[in-house]
Amino acid sequence: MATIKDVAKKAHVSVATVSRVINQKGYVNEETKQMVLQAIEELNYVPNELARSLFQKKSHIVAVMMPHLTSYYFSDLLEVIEDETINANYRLMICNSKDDPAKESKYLKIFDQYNVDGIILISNTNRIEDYLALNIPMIEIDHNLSDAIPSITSNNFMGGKLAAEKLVSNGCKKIIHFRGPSGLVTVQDRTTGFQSVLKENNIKCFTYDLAFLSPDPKDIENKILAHLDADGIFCDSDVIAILAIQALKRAGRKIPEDVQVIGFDNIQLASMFEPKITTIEQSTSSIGKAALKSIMRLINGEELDYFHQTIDVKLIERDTTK
Amino acid sequence: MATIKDVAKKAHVSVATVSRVINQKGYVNEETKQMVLQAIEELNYVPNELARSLFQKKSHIVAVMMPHLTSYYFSDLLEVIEDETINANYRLMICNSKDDPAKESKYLKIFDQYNVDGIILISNTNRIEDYLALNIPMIEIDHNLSDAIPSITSNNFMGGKLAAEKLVSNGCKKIIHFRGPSGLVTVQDRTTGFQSVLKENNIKCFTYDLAFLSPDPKDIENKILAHLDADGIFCDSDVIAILAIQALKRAGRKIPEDVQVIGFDNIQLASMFEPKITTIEQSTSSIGKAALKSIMRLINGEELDYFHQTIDVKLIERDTTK
DNA sequence: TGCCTATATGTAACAAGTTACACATTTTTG
DNA sequence: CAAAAATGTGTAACTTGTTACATATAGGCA
Repeated sequence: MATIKDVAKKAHVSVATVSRVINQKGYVNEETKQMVLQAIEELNYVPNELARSLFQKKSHIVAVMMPHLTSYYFSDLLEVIEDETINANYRLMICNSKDDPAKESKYLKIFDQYNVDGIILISNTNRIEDYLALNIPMIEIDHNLSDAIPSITSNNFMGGKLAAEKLVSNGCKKIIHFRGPSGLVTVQDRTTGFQSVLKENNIKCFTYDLAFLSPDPKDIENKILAHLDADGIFCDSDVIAILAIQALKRAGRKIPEDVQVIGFDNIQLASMFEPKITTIEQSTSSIGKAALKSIMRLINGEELDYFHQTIDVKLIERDTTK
Repeated sequence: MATIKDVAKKAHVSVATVSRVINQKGYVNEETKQMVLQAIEELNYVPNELARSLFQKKSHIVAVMMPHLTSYYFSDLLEVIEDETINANYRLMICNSKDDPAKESKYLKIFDQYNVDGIILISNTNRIEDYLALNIPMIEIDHNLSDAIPSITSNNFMGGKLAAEKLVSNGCKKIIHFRGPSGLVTVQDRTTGFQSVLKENNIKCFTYDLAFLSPDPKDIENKILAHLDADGIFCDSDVIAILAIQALKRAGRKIPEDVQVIGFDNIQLASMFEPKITTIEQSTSSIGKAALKSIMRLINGEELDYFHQTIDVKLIERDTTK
């Protein structure tokens, strides 16, 4: 593989001049520049990023830490983050913690070793000090583990509120809320927003916690059978909504006549499934773009517009509500 | 951040000795070793991987090129690949081509710049020479773009055959095959396997091509209405199967009494959906593990057991077949 | 005893870039 | 027209680690 020396020799100049041409820095005569560019072309030269990074103490690598990759919400988000990262001329190192602290700390070491320039953190770790100790620009998505780390989240409070308002205005009197793990701020915020409206209207609600990754269908079915007269169900994910709808059908409940269902996320399947699911849309695209914009500002030492940024959600009305 | 020099100074030895301790190479006195280890501990020293990589011309990075990240099959696969990569003590750089040649060649340059050690390629590019020119160990998954690149694929022929045998032995006489894009070898192999059994049994089959990423529900519905008397449907993905089943329900066809459906992939949803979908399971876990094993052998200059490796598939019987 | 080998450690070159600084030439300015 | 500023280019130090080679000592063996 050709190095900068080979290019220098071929163009009859010094490596410094080649470097100046590549980085468009300092003075270079137009003719010299053309000769260098031609040598680069002929040798098929690509500057070695490792050497560059070593000197500059910048790797041009952004790392994203995710709890898993196989749910729609996360893979959608990952796709946006990857795209925005490459557009910003950075590379993406992907880290799947699988909620395993050992794997997560293995990655923390790697961040150090590679001079990772920025970290996008989606994690519920209880070792947030380890992250802070790295002293690497960082932003969180969907969490708020430290006041020292800027964050981006959907407006989950608003999501819960929108769902409740819809169910209430459609006449629901007895409601079930299948929510995610109550340890997550996102889930807490949704619950608060949802409850705020229900309380105002004096409506009874049964709340149950479920895992996001693989919610237990049997569990959902049992809860539904336990409250067969419920007329409104709010689910913290579209996958949960799909499971709930199927349990309701088996129990002979008509949707949306007998019972109305609202999901969360607006995954592709929500509109493919029959009946098409009314849901609260989280804009993974906006979240991902905001994340990259913020991390790039931090990397470049600029100020952020918002320390804790909130992305609006939207109620998408389909066939599971009246 | 501490460097090897800081450690050397603190332990009153030379950098060479520190390096020997870190890499467990060459002779080091036990006492000296302990002093060095203590200095490392106290300084919280982590060797800079960029400097290391630069010298060794090895980055310890594996890149995976995928056409997209948001379908279950790919995100499952990615999760396995990520896990196996980190277990092999490598890091994963993720590359989402989005079937965009421009983005793909941007990544090719990056592979060069970072001295990427190995590439796991899932792509239908028509510029395979560009990959070969990189001279980086490579393996393909689900494709066979060059005889020079070892590959790993599910036994798609077997998958098609198993599906056909099931439908035929269950008495189907008029069959629809909703397959993926016919340009993919995986799709071709499935079709060949499927047809081989149908021909033997003299059974009529209508074959339609669909996109994998977002198959058009309207299109599927129209084809189903055009052959309302079909009694067997083979779908090249579970998502297609879900769409087909819903169209069939709307058309008043009973499953599996009137018509039987077989999907492909065995995504999580296939067993959550109602009716639970009979499907051909691809083991993303086996594929991912085989991919990492192969690429590691190539990186280490070892021989492969199989140049083109085939992973068995399995028929999972559920409620959409008799 | 003398030579060979194993053990132990340091010096300096090297990987492939970037850039401070020196120096030369040309252009601008007062 | 002299001084200052702008332009153009090269040398060498620097980023952080690895390792070939030099050197030194101790123990084993003929």
